[in-house]
Amino acid sequence: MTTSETSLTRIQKRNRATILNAALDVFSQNGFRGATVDQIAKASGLSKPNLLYYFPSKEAIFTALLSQLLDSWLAPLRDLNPDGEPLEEILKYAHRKLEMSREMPRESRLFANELVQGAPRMADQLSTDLRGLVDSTIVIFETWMAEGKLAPVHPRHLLFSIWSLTQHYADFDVQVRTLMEPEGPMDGAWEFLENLYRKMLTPTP
Amino acid sequence: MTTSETSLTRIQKRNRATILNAALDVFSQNGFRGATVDQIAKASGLSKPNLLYYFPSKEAIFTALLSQLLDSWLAPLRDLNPDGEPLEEILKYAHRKLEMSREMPRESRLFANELVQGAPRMADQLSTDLRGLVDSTIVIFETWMAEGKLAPVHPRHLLFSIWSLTQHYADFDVQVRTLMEPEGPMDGAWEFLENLYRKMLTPTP
DNA sequence: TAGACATTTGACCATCTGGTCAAACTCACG
DNA sequence: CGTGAGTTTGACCAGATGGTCAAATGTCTA
Repeated sequence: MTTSETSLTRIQKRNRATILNAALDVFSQNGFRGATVDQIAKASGLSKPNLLYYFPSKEAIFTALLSQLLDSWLAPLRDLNPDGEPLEEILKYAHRKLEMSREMPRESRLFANELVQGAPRMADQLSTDLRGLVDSTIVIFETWMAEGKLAPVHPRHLLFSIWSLTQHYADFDVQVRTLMEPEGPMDGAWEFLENLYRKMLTPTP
Repeated sequence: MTTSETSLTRIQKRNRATILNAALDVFSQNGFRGATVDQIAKASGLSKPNLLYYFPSKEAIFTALLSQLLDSWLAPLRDLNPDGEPLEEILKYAHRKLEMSREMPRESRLFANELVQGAPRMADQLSTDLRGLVDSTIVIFETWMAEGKLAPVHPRHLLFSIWSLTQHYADFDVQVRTLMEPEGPMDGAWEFLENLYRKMLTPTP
């Protein structure tokens, strides 16, 4: 976050929030380059100069969004409990990620857009914040496997698999929707994933 | 394809191919909106007006690319053999998709870009070509499961899982690369996937 | 090799887009 | 209610971008 939440007027708080919400709509649907300041202004009900009174540039809006959202995006991973029952912890994590695809598809697509294009505005956060969090998660996975509480698999690919299998439903929503009809796009998705991870990760004594 | 391959001069063939290849570079890295005609022109070594002599518009280049590539992109799915050994057929398919992520990452990202943004230029092909192909694949899966040769799982989600688990390595390459270092991004990926699908799909008698 | 046709290009245009600025308006508060 | 700070806006600008066009150049074949 760039500006400290305190020392903002009532109107500033309201408008900054409105703008970021509108920007999430627009950026997640069009990517950074595809979005225009006018679109964001219209979506937030402000004039363009007014919008630029709250954020110095389009890029500033975008990076403010990214860093604001990355935290909440990674929260479920931080909540992984090293002392919990391994398989259940992983299932809980996967389940939460799947729910996030259902309830925060804009956030998912925002990151997807950015990553597909090589993360030109996020490379830093990837190699510091994310990398650190992932590394400590991997340690947990490896401990669980070493203790025989989880079938041994490549821990990093395990993490990738959870991300890809869950975010797929948000990022490729059009495709999923088209191919699932007349079923709802996520009908049966959780049953599928739970079964998958139980079979893959239940240790064989 | 819009223009029939025949009745094109030598130069037309060469230049159209050059342009499409350059366009694949540029579009897959920047998305439709993020790519400029100048970039594509420079990347193909042609002047902008010359480029527009071969394709009437930026959009025409893009859609030509899409329809040209969709076929080869879906080829592995068409090659699924209903009379083969079910689990091996699926593993073969997943393996081929994973190889495509390694060797055709530009194509993968081109489609990813388009899909994340709601497939505004591909919705038709999704609901006709793709939907048809997928529906017939589902029938094969269901037959295999009914015959007890494959553990019963939701067949559409099974297909999604193969797509997401394999294309993830191309689409989110930056992230995967960052998090796999110092290992190569796809080291161990196939072992992981093979184990996953064997455990999930081997029927339990 | 001349003429017909294909290819290439420099100059140009209209529109879009991110961003600026001075002036006008609103609001909180002494 | 007056004043200074905070907020909003219409008008504007420079550069980028998709696309056009007439003229120049190259290629092929009768």
